[in-house]
Amino acid sequence: MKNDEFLIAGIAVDNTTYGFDRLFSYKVPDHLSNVKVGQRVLVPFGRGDRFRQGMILSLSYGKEENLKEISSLLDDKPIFTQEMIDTVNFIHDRYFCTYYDSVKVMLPVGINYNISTFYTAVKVNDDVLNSLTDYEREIYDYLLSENKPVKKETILNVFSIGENSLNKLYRQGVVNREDDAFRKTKDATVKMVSLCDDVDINDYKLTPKQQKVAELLTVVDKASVKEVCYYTGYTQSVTDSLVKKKIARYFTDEVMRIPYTVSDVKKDEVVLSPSQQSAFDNLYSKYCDDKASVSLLYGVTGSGKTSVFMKLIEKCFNDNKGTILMVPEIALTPQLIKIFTSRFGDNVAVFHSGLSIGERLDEYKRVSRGDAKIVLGTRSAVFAPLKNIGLIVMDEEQESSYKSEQTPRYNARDIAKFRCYKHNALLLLSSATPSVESFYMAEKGIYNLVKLTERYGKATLPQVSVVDMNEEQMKGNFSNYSTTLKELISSNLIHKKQSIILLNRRGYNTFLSCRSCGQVVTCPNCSISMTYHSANNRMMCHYCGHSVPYTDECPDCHQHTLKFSGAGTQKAEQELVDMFPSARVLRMDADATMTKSSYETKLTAFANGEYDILIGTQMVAKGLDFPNVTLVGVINADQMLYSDDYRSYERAFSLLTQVVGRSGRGDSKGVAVIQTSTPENYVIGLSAKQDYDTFYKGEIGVRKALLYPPFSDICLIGYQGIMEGATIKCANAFQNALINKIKTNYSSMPLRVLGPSQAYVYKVNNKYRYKTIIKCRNSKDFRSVIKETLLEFSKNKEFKNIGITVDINPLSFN
DNA sequence: AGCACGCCGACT
DNA sequence: GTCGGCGTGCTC
Repeated sequence: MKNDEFLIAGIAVDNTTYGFDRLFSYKVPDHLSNVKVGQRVLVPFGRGDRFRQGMILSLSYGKEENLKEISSLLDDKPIFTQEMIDTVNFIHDRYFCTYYDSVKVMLPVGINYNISTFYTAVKVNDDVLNSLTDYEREIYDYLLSENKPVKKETILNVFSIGENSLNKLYRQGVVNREDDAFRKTKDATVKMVSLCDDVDINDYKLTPKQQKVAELLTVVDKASVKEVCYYTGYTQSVTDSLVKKKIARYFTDEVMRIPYTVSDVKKDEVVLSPSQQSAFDNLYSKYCDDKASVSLLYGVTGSGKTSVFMKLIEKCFNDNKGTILMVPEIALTPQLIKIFTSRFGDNVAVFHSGLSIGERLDEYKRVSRGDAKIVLGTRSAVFAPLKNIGLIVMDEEQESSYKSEQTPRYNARDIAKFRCYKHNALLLLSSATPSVESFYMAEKGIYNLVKLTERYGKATLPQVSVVDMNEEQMKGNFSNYSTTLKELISSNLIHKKQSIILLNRRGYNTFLSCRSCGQVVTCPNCSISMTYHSANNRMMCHYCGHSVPYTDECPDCHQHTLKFSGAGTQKAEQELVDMFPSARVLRMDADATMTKSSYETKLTAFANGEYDILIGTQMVAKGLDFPNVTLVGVINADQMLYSDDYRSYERAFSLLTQVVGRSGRGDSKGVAVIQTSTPENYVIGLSAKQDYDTFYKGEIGVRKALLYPPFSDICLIGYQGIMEGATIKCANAFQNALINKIKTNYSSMPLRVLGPSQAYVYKVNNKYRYKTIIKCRNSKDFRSVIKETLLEFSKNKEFKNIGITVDINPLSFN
């Protein structure tokens, strides 16, 4: 540093838009000269110097003129390590979001600050007061009587006025304005007491009660005031007088909201079968060599992949390194949580959507401090603030829940890869039906492939029959259940065995159509048919949440002739109840008014044998192990096969294989029935045989021929706007601008552009949606062209009301 | 996105 | 004259 230079912080500022976002330079004032990268701060921003929160991402010396200064610190210590800041930058330049969006996605919600504006009355002379309107005078008098800063929202509510009136008062100098930052969730603290340093209690003359307390504090060093009162039976006044005499002092300690009871931690060895052991040995050698690498653990359903990575996690834990274990949906894996907490006690932190915001914050802090070294959670667990990561495991790596559908539209697999690279750690992808992309990488030798080909213990694969529903209909059976499936359910009921019935969500919702005019009831805001929900007797839109009470009056022709069509889970359940009146049926689907915890309760009830039949959508295919289930029925396999994008076969294969694999996990042999009207489709036959290898060979051929991942990346650009014409115009303009840039600057870049075209659901929330699909390489050059075009369009006044989103390798083309 | 500044119409 | 309407441009 030269003499005339000073410390400058590069700060990611909250609430910027992509169009003008950057790292903003602020001068570090002298009294804050020991700030560190990774600390959050409050800075004045914009013309009005209103406060914004931000995070310091870089520090350097310079002599730039006219910089504003950092106002204050929000964290007394950095909350991000340098590696986490590297991850912030990684997300920023890969997913087209602002710097602070990237910071925010890595933090638990509870840790974020809310900036609120407060107003106070200023003492002014009568001339000024008399110039106010009556209404303004009223507001002024109100603030004067409050005699303390009043939150903006409160004033607006009390007087039902707009913000402009307050701004006017402020400009007149009648009221004062200040911004303050508040945490949504407070740290939970407890009042502690301890003796002051260098105090010998014999030097003082104390009352008997004070003596007792002082003795206690000599022994225990420190205790909460509550504890002191509890053990001595005295009140707080005794400690109060000790503090007054400067013998003891009060301070606050943070407490955790989740009380951890370290109950009988299991120390017994994980027992592995010979094939599991050799898989483990292979993975362990990868873990040990100090290079970052990716391994794919591919094991058939029921082969015991969990035990393998459990042992690996144990090794990592014993090396005092951190582990992240990601699962697709935590509400469906209570068993896994139980296994881990019973083995590792409070060294496990669970990032659980069922936790309150405060609890999540506490879990985050336990990890941040190094108190918990094993993190178990869903997608966002990949951002766990571990300081020294040795291993990241992604269970069921092909699951779509690892991809975020909100900005930043990240894929947890890519973040995991990046963090493992930074920590020289092992990334372990685990699956019975790996994504085609991952298996391809393994085949090419870029990932290390480890196979488990046999089921653990006595369990064998279920016997699967495929039933052609066309034939059933020709025989006069128009119900959801084939004769075969009906008979098997009936026999299971007699033998006190459990059954699982899988319905596909798509096309299985109950919609309403008019018998007079033939119209289907659609959402007024979206181009989607409304579905009927019996739980609240309303018709609802799944896209925007719009709902109206059910009536039989057609909104179009006003005849009272609305009628249900389609077969929802509710209808399929009804049929089941009609067929087997004595059966105890449990229905589960994502739309039912179910909370996360009720999934768990219901699944546990099913596991305990309180129900005979579990019927529902995707969720029934995953989660708990039910040893008593010997029959799995798939009502209609077709809808999942023939949806709209290149991944539908992969998803259908994975779902069918998983659900079929649910049958016969215990001692009894299982059976499964797949009902379809296209029995000749090879995906159905292969998932019945659980033949991933043949499926993969077919699928990779298709991907190569049609240039889909892993042979290309897919970039989906979405345009949303209220005015359809402008939206189309914007889509065309954007696409052309992009193509022109690529042609002039990167003429050799391989590229195929499709579109613009209407999105499948072309209107959501009154916004028209169009899209461009680009097959490309997700390279630095490609991303920089996208970024450049996005910035250009954010400055374009003509299209300022059109939203443009970019999603690289999206889940679907919607 | 906000927010402030500035340049024009309708009001006591 | 002046209040406040919205159009315009900037954010370290």
